[in-house]
Amino acid sequence: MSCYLHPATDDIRLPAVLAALGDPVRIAIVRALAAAEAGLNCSMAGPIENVARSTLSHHFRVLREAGVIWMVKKGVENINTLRRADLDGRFPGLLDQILRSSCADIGQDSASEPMAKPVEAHGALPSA
Amino acid sequence: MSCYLHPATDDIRLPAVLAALGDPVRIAIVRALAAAEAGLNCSMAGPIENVARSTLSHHFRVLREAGVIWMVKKGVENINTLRRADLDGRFPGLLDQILRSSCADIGQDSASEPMAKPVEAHGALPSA
DNA sequence: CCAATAGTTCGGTATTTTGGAACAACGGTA
DNA sequence: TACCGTTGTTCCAAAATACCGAACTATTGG
Repeated sequence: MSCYLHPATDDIRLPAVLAALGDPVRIAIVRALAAAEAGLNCSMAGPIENVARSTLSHHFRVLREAGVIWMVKKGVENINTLRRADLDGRFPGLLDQILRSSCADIGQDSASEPMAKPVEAHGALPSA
Repeated sequence: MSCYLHPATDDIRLPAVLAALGDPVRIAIVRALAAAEAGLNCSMAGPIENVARSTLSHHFRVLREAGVIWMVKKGVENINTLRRADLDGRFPGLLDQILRSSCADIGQDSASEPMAKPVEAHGALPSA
């Protein structure tokens, strides 16, 4: 049976999930999977950006080992699906919330920019 | 004016926020700040774990540069506050959702464990 | 059997994390 | 003023990660 290693549902950890989603390429993958009706292979789910195949492979592994996606080998390709139910069981509402938030963050390249328009601390506390 | 560099509200990026919170030490800091009535200095907000001061300083910088916390120098210490309103303005509901989720993840060391009880892909798709 | 396709693994380089040691800044005390 | 204890940063080097190209494996189609 074509098998990759996945954490059991109870072993999905929040920091791992957030770290997995805290990368522009990986959250793009998750968005693509969330928008897809069925599972997607790595080439379809992976962004078109200038990302090497080996790097993409690495990103999928991070998502898989964090418990975010389920990966099944099917013929020559891998079918990836979001572990929606598992994530919801563990952290109800989290995935949907992050997907919603990611809609408010598209467009801005969000990637390697150091810090666009930095701001200094004004004497008083911020927007509290 | 004692000033650190903070991103402007509009420059807060989701991947940066998730990556910042995707670390056991850093989310512990954020939880402490969320639970506190007022701002906390680094020693109070930082976990008691075996984390060197220099490392803690690094973690606070990551949180600050991701736009998660506001840091103001006050006398000999730094006062840290959550940028609740800014985060909510940018990603409504996200912070609260993550804080809720983090409650479901305490206890489990969540840290460096490789993968506790791994599971193999069963022929059919998972909990879909 | 041969070629094409989909991904993984390997090797080296670049970036990030981590902690110890040294340093700077402030508050309190005399 | 000088001196100390506290708080936190910066500097440096080691460990761990991320990234890409090249080589490799596995499967499908002709």
